[in-house]
Amino acid sequence: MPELVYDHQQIESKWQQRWDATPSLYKADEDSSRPKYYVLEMLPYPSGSLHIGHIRNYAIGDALARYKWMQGFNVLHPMGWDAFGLPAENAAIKNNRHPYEWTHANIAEMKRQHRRMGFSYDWDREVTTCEPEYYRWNQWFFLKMLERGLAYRKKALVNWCPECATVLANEQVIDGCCWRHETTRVEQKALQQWFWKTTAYADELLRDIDDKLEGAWPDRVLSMQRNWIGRSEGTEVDFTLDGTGEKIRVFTTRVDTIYGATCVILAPEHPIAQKLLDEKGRAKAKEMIDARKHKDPGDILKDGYFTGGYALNPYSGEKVPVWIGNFVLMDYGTGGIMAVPAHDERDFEFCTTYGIPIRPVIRPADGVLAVNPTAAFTEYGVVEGSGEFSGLASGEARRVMSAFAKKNGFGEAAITYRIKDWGISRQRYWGTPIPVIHCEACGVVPVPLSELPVLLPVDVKFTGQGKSPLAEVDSFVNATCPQCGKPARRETDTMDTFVDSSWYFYRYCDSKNDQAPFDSKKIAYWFPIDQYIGGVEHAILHLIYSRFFTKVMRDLGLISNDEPAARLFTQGMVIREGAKMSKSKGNVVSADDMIAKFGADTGRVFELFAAPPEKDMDWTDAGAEGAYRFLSRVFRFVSRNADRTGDGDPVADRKALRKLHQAIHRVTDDFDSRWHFNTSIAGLMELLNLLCDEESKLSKAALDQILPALVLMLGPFAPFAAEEMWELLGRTGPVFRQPWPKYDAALEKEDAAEVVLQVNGKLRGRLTVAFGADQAALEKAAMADPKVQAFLEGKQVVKVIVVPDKLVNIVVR
RNA sequence: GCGGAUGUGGCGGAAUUGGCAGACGCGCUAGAUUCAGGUUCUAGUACUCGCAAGGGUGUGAAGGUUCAAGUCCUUUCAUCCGCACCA
Repeated sequence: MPELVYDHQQIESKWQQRWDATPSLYKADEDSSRPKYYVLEMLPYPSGSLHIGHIRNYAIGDALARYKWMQGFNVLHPMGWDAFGLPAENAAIKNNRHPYEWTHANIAEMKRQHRRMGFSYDWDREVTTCEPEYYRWNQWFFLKMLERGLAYRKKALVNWCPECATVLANEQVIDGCCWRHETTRVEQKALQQWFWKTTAYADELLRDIDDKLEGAWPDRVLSMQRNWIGRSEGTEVDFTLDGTGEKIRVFTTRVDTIYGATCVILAPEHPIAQKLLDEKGRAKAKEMIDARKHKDPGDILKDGYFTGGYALNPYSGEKVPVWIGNFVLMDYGTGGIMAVPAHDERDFEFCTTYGIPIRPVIRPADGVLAVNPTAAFTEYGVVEGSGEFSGLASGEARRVMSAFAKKNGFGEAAITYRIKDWGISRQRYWGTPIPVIHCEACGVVPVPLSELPVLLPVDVKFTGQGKSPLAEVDSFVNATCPQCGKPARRETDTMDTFVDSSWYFYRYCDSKNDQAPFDSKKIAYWFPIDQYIGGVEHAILHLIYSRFFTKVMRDLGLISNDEPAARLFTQGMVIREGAKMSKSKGNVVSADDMIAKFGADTGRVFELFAAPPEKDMDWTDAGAEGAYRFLSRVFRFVSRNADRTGDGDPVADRKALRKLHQAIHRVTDDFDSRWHFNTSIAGLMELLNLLCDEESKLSKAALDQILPALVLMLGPFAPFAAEEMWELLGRTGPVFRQPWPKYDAALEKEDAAEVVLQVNGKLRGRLTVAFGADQAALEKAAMADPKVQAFLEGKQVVKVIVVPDKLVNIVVR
């Protein structure tokens, strides 16, 4: 056969058309007896077109899915949309189109781009999280949570993004700014909001990081989650307000230092502080609160104000002043602390500023009790000057003193978490309506299950600001109370779109179900997700929410897995010209441009070849050209040798087959363990280089083994080219349905061992010997080597180390 | 400050178990093909001394363990990411 030119456009459009004609090509099957493999990539909001930064995520997942298919797994690789909201909504408003319509147009466009990239999705399982059925089940979950006390409504200080004109969850505030608007400072507002009790699962969420996820999820993500949950063990203690007898509860992790407490400091918002403060004090408190809203946290200096009140230490009976301090947070612990300047750095700084006494009560285990005028002693030691507790070690004292507080009714051991309940209310159009009705007589009444789903009204005016657009739609707001039948008002808050993404991957297993969110039997088969792949930016948003949701669904009896994903992989970003791709930097390479210029296969191969997948990679056009050259060389080699006949040189055959089996070994290992596809592809390049070198000397028999295996190994990385070459070889059937080639340990082994000769650890020569050569013989041969001899001259041999088949090191003096 | 990483040629990276540092690719140099450019092919390419043969140095830095260290240990520096007045 004459050599063919690698025409990527012609090849890719030909196979895309064929695959489009058979949409069920990649269908997964719940009844299969084969082992299952559920691989899923996190998908971006369908708000614009794909660029090559997104593509890398899918290229990794798709290579894995194709490999698993070829290894005989029953693979579920669904295609869908995890969630969408703001971008689609904003774009829809800007383009004056209904968000449904807008989003579906985007989905169609992005689906087309995914098809052009040749991704192997199970297209039938598409889930669109704004479809009525999806709303139904979101609302169904909400009502279940309400029943169980996991959903509640309260007036709370919440994060408010003025740009979005909506509330944000704590997880969605990044560096004091909105996760969508990186330069817009988040404000605090007091509003009636719906919450889900993530704190009820705080302990399990933390425990399962160690028990179930350690080693299977990236350390980075786990440590971010641990940090976020922020468990700390300590003691809550009631100080008594002098005069009124009111209790001021404080939380401390160092109750052993309580005899050193020289004042109590409350958050400026604290109700008791507000009561105690005079007018000037309240103005001061307001100033502190405002500063926290508007300034960068790093710029705020310690600030305090004496409330005029005093409180009694329940252990010592000592009367200490009550202050407010801007570094005490109302929403962590109890909103108040005891200040022990001798043993806490922040308290030290505060108390030295305001001339509050410093009294040490902990001495180092091997030292003496002393006042240090320059710093706090924050380590553990021995308790002193603390009445009956003096002499105890810090750790012991914490236990004994907590128990003492409990016995005497003024406190107890307590665990505090940094994580807060998930505020799910959003004052925007785009999201699942919260299914409750507010009735003047009956209060908050859930919408009956039979009336679900509550759908978004269609006739909405999008002003893009102010309160929820739903509140302006009378036909939506006016409702009838399900309990008393009187006119009532429908809830106009919608759910955070992260609710959608918390369980979309369950819905994929049963996307057409209209009786339940999903069939539990199907979940039992597919779950947990074997491999979840996505960007690290979801480490504490999506990945905590979906873990929480999984645990709730388990406790509702719907599923039996404790965690959504057995393994998580976070891929690196695609960098171009030293920066993350973004429209504002103008360094974006769109998927369509890449496909047109280099082809999808080249793009995929280069994105996998340029760096290991967990690392950031640099996109350069020159690098992509290298990948194109490689594919083009393979293609030409296969085409001109597809129907070669005749004998060859057995030595060349042997060399080529050895390289082939080494390559199979390497690629297989990379898929099974490290996912270092860059070295897999390097292995295939080495194989091709050797084949080109030996081309004229290869026999038909050898090529018959090598060419199909080479094409099959390219399948996961460059599916279009592989399919075309498979056809050139006269084979039929999709490449990803062929069995993955197996390597032969005997064939991949070198004929002889190359033994490295060293003198004092430095390379001085090499020897080629048969495998398993006798150690003494090796030593003798090494000594006899002329190059080695030159370095032995005039020296005394002290020692000889022989590593069989590998190395001889002669130590001389 | 706390937590997590990373540091290897001009560049991206390789070296999976302590055993030949720099695989593979980009770039660059020279040559062949070509009217020319591009493509393709061949050879070379860590630094350094040397005409060469050959030698010396080299994985952020400094120590250490070892016959042998990019890999293990100690200290340290730099960069990136996350959290941050969390009591």
